[in-house]
Formats: sequence, structure tokens, C-alpha cells
Amino acid sequence: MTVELPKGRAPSIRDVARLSGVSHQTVSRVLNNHPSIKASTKARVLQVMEELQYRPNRAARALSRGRSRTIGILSASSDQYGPASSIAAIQNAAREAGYYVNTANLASGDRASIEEALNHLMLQAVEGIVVIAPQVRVFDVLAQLSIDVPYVTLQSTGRLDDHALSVDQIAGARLATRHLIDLGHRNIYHLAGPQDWIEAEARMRGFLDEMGARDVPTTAPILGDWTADFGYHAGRELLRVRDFTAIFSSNDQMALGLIHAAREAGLDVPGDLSVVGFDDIPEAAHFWPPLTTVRQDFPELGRRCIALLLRSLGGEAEGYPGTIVPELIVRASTAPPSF
Amino acid sequence: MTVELPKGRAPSIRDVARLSGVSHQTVSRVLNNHPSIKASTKARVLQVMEELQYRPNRAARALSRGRSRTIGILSASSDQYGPASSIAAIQNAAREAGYYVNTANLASGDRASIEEALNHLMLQAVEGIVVIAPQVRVFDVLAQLSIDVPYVTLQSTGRLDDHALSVDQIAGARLATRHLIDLGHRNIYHLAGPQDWIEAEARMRGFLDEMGARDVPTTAPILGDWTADFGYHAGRELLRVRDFTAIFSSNDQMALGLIHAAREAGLDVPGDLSVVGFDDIPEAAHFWPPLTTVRQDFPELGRRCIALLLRSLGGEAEGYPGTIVPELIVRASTAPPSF
DNA sequence: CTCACAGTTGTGACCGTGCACATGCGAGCA
DNA sequence: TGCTCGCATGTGCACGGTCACAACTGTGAG
Repeated sequence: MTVELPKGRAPSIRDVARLSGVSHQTVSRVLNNHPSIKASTKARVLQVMEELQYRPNRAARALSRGRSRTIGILSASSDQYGPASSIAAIQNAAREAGYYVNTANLASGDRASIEEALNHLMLQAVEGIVVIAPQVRVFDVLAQLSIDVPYVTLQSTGRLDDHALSVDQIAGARLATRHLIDLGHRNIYHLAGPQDWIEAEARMRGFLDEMGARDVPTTAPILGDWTADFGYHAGRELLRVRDFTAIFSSNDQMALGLIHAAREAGLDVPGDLSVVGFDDIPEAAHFWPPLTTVRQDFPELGRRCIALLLRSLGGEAEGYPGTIVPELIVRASTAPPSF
Repeated sequence: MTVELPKGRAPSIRDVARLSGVSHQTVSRVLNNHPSIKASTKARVLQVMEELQYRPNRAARALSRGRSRTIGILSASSDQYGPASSIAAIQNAAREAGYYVNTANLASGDRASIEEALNHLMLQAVEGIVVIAPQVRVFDVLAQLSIDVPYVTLQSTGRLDDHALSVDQIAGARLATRHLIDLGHRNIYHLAGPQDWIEAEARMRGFLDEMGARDVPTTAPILGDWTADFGYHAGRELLRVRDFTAIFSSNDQMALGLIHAAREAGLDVPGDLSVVGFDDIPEAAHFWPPLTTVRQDFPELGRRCIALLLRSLGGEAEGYPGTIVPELIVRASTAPPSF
């Protein structure tokens, strides 16, 4: 009762066809759920597939269809919680949608590195690109290489265009800022992310918008690099003057460094200084003091990101509701000013 | 002087051939750096490629060669620093070696989820798999699905077999433990990672080995789940008895949760309790107190991981030197016991 | 002068799948 | 009966590379 297996190579569609007494095209139809296949035929083919442990050859499929079913992620800082979570979420969402994902990390932020990473993705024949990186420069290079693949950025600058995902970073930043103002703070600094990250820019704008709306005078934000180290050094610098009672940091890591610097300077958080972060990394609840921050729904982010990209790819439009509004998580790093 | 471009589709090897007046096979040879191609021919072909913005079609290449040049990463907890860094490092190393990487995240640790993720990778025709996950179960499933693709784990259990990478987690754990013993601690707990992660097991073994070698009596390690939350709750539980003066935690996150619990219980770290972590996440230097921990060289890890996998794939053996020994970073979370 | 041989290039088949088109067959209808 | 029509299936080629093999050229040895 043994079936005749092809020797060296993996079983192909034709092997399945031969053993189930149909043509290769019928097998192909079974694979693609073609409507007009007799149930009995389909069952027989499926059984032979099972017996042979048949797996469709993705390369052949991609070649003949002219579509790779792969999307690329261009990422930077992929070892940090925010980007890493986004990547994971995107991968999961893509897999659910039947897509494969290939990630290219930027070695550094310079042009050559971006070019190399993009080339890597293009060689993969990705159908779309998700950018989690310093986007301004990336888009420059995209344009310059005249690559015309649909791309999506993770964060919105407020207006909804075809590329930007509608996660309202601005609303999140306003939430954080409003919280500080409501507590009574009037001298508030903003520690921003790198200026060519769109999410950094959006959070900065949210901060400025809210300050403006409440008529609180504001100073120029400090541009950081997302790291705790930067937060620490910026904190040491800022605390030499100490003309503020609260800081809104563009992510949790920089907030951590900031608190470290404050403590070294003999200040109490939140007694002498209130700090708000952004992201709600899992560690934030265990910082000392536990960090007040803004939480993003990363899995939902990933899902929408993929939905948007698939729409660009001409796929199903799918329900695509409004904006994800982040949530303020109040913990122990904020309090009314003490003076 | 315009060249004749094919209209709809991307230029193929034959388009290049036609325009440079050679056969498609010659173009193919140029692509693959075949030795016997006249320099002038090669130059001409390369120039036409440039003009046409020609990019080889990966699917076609994979199909005809029967090799996908892709490796898969099976990962869990990919939003945490350790795994995320490993993934990034592996991706970079793979790209350098001319391989593509596809990552599948485990939705959960159960069998079905592992099976689904592995299937996803196999459909991609990956040539090898790197496992950054609860490995025991993954290997079960690998065996059960009778998938015979070479695989590599990121961490060694001490002995060197073909699958395990020679990063000496055990040595790292011994370093941490020795540090505590040298400070005078005799009642030391170990907060371990999930038992079916090989790195967790290795760190636990290193702890037990060192304790044994120094004749310090030891209690059974507590099995955690890598998260700060777990560290916090475990800490609350442990501190009700408080029959220890030091804890070696299997990663930095759990150490952070632990310190949080200690502070809530009114204990001073390191005055009343010393804590050592593992990984040296970038935030560890800014914890309060800054965390003594064990640093791993992730980029090197990734490089060696790929090197090992490529060797399994029958590639070049490449220099493959000894073991990576992690490094103890002493900060402020450890001190001599106070009694 | 002839032959072996290395260097360089060309020809045609093949990899596994999907698509366009053709075919066979039975039902419904005038 | 003859025709159309829809279902179920088959035939052959295209996708864009690589591989095996053949062919042509020039050179040096016998």
C-alpha cells in the first residue's frame, strides 16, 4: 500500500496529480479553493497531499503569479520596546493576512545604510514597505531610487493621507501634557525624540498644541535619541538651571534616564519634579517611582498598519475605523508642583 | 539614445541580454561572477543592467536553484530586549552573508501555536531555523512534524553539539553568583527563567554549579517568566520570609520587579538586599539603584549564530573560534550583606 | 599541420505553479 | 432533436532564472 514517492526532491503539484489521478491544474485549483471542484475530487487530492506531506513551493508560486506576498519592514532601533513591539505586531497581523514579512535593520542613519537596506528589501520583491525609522531621510532615498512600492508609516502627523496610519500620537501627547497642566504645572519641558522620526514630531506637536491651547508659555523642546542614556545626560544638563517643575518625555526610556539624573541631583520625583513618559513599556510600572505614561495599543497598531498597506496593494478595503486614541496611565511619577 | 524598455513588467535577464547583444546565459554568468567572462563583456552587461535598473528576480532564482537563501527565526517574547537584540543581530549577520530572514512570532507557548509558526516558516522554504523560544517544546514539534531543516539555538548548555551556539551562559551565571559569594553572601536565591528556555536552564545550572563549587548551600530556584511583573510578585512573596540577603535574577526585567517589591517592603537595595541581573539592557544603568548585571555581546552572538547555521547548510566553515564569555558589570545594586 | 585544451559564449531544457483557453458532459429549453 | 449554458476538468505555455551541454576561438605542443 505504499505510494510511489519522488526520490530526491520534494513532491510537486504534479506528483499529487499523478497519484490522485487528476491533472496538475485540478490540484492547483484545490490549493486555491476554486469554487467548481467536485467535493469528492477535492477530498481525494487533499488526502494525497497529506500522505505526501506536500507543501506548495512559494518561489514557484511567486514566480508564476508575479507577486511575492511579502512585505518589508524597514526598522531602526529594533531592540527598543516601541519599535520591537510594532514589528512583532506587524508580523503577526501580516501572517494572519497570509503575507510574509522581511525585516531590514538600519545599521546607521546615514544615506548609504538606508539605501542598502532598501535594496535588500527590493531584492526580495516586497510588495509594500512599513517604515519604523527616521522617516524623512528614508522617504528621500525612496524617492531618489525611484522605487514605487506602496509604503506605510506607523504614525500619523494628524492629517490622514494614504501613507500614514491613524494612530493619534498627537492626542496621546496632549493627554500627557494636559495631565501636567491640570496638576498645576506651568513650567514644563518636553524631551522629544529625533526630529526626523514622525512619531517624535507628532508627540512634539501634541505637546505644543496643548500648551498653546491652555496658554501656558513654552520653551523649545530638547531633541533626544530615544535612549535612557540621553535622558540621563539631558537631565543633568537641565537640572543645573532648574527652571521647570515637570517634564514630558517622548518615550519611557528617556524618562527613566531623566529620573536617574534627578535623583542624583538630590531631587524627589514627583515631589520636586513630575515626569511623564510615552509607550508604557512593561517595565514602566516597576520604575521608581512607577511611571505615569501614555499607553499605545501595539497589536491594534500592527493590525491597522497591515490593513492600510493591503488596501494600498489593492486588496480588500476591510473595515477601517477611526483613530486609535492612546490612553494615559497615571502612576506615581507625577504630582502637583511643590512651590 | 533611449533604450527599448519592456513595457509592463520588470526587466528580465533576457531584456538585458538583448540590449547588450549577448545571450541570457552570459548575463546570468555576469550576475554570478563566473570566472571566464571577458572584462569588456562584463562591463557592457553591467552597464545595461544599470540603465534598465535591472534587479534579479529572487523567486525565479530560488525556483531554479532549489534554494531559497532564507533562514527562519522562531521567536517568542520578541518585544523584550534580549530576544529583540538577538533577532536584530541575526538579521544583520544574515544579510551580510547574503541570506534573507523571516521571523515567526509565537502567539503563545502551546503546541498549536508552535506548529502554526513552524508551518509558516516551512512554507517559506527556509533553509535553516534559529530558535529563540521555549526550545524544548519547539524541538518536540520539529521532530513530530518530521521537519528536517538544520536548526540552531542561541544558547549553549555547555557541551558543544551541532545545534547549540557556544555562548557560555553558564560562565556568565557563575560570574554573577561568584560576585555575590565573594561579597560575603551565603543565602542567595535564584530567580530563573521559564524552564524550557535553554538559556534559562543554562543560567540556572551556572548558578547551581558555582554555589556547589563554593560549598554554599542552596535552595531551589524560582521559575519565572522573564517579566518585571513576575519579578515584582515573586519578590513580594519571597520578602514575607526574608531568609536571604541576595538574589541572582535570570534577566534584568525580573530584577527590576524584584527591586520594586523590595523598596515597597521598606528594604534598601543594596543595603538590605543585593540584586544581580542578566543581559545588561540599556536601561539597567539607569535603574535605581543602577543594576549590577551580566553583559552579553549580542551582535557577536548573531554573527556566530549565522556562522554556525551556514556551516550546517554546508557552506564555508569559516573561522569559528571558542566561546563568547559574558562580562560582569558591577554597578550599585550589590554590596556586602549587612548583618 | 593537427590535435588537445582552456577560455568564452550560446542553445535548449527545466524548476513548480498559475493562467488562458479548450474540452467533455449533463441539464434545460424551444 | 438540436442548441445553449454552466460545471468540472484537462492541455500547454509563461514566469525568470540556472544548469548541462555544445560550439567556437585561439594557442601551444607534438
